[in-house]
Amino acid sequence: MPKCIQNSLSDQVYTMLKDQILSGQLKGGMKIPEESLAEQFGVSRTPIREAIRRLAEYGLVTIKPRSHAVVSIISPQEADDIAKVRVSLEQLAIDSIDEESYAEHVKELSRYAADCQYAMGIGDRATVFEQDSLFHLALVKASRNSALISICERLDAKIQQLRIAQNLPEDELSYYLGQHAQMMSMLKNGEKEACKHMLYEHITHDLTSHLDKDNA
Amino acid sequence: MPKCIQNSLSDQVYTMLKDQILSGQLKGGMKIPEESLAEQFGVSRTPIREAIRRLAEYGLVTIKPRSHAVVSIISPQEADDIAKVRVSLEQLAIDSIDEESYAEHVKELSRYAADCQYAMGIGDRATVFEQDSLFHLALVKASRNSALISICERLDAKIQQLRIAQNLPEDELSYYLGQHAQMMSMLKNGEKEACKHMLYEHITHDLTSHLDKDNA
DNA sequence: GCATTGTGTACTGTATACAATATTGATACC
DNA sequence: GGTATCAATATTGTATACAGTACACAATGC
Repeated sequence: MPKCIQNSLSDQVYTMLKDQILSGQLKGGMKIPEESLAEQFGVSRTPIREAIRRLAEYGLVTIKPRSHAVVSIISPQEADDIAKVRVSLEQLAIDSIDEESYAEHVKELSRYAADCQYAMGIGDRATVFEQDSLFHLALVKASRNSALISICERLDAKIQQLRIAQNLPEDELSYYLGQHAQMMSMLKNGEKEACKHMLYEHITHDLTSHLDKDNA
Repeated sequence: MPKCIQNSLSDQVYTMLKDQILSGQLKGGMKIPEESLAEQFGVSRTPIREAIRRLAEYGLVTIKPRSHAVVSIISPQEADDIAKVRVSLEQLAIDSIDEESYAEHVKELSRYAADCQYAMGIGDRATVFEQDSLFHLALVKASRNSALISICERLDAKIQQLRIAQNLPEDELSYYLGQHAQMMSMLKNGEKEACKHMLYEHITHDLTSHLDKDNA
């Protein structure tokens, strides 16, 4: 059972549903009727509705008005689109980081990168993806741009869903993780432009293509 | 009374509340208790709650758990942050536009720009802001990047709220509107980089500073 | 066989009721 | 006079009930 920091039932249900979607337990296209979820969680339909609606704002579920909600399906086109946006946003983050604090941030990033590598070593993909998300979010947070951070956190949910659906081959994922170290070293040396270009390769390679027809 | 395309009460209330906030009728910091809104709109609290929660996802209202919701206040720092993100996203849009369709898109853009100028002429600021939003959204839509479009539409709500709060002096607003024509001409001539740079000036100048202490 | 209509079911959308918590104002105390 | 305490009130959070709509599937006609 996942951790639930907040105490309203709405929040708890939201967190649990999100986890179920991002872990692949609830797959793209699956119906999620309010009543059966209410039974499953042992609460009334009200907090379920609020959770579903919040998930819909994040694009994780799609609500068909007066009918039912389903877990969203990500098209290959959408994956490409998200990759392009992510490159822009994270490049902005790199540009925004105060040069004096490069070392400090690299230190934090390296922790996440190490956790990624470790999880990769023991074949724990879920943790790889989780720590990779934290790596990228840490990069974004280093910008101290609140609007940027909030957009990237929102986008991250969609990216995690995409990750689960695409099922990247092991060798590619491994190659991809190696780029973390390269980017960090560039950042530490103040090679901002090189780092931004590597980020472009990194994200484009990771998120584009490799997507099943219907996220099943 | 604003137009309400969708038919659920939730959607109608959402649209009306959003309009009231973006028109400045509901100012930053004002409490919005569910029950009084329910009376005002003649519906139960349920659709009101859903509308408020949606507005919270867009950052237009802030929910204090178990207490009340208030119309969000935008800090000058937040305005700067939003401006930076907007520049990145719209520059990506420009980069994504298919070069063969420049002329076609410029044609659409010029309509919005003209409406802006006309509204400015008769001193109708609300319409100026509305049409300016449509101008920028049209630019974004020309990219055909669905993720980009959805993020920019979301951000637009916040930008409109910012516009109302900042109360830009007339001469600056006028100067700002003039840049639309310049950008369009650059785009038509395929001067992408120049256009992107002008966009940077345009947005930075428009959204930064000029903000009252507490959006009152 | 295929399209079309009708009926029943499942599910959502909204209203209402109640429980739980934050806020406000008054009162007592230092 | 200022601060702390407590009760009354206002407001949210959740459960439940009911109305209305969409969908699936059977029945009918061609």
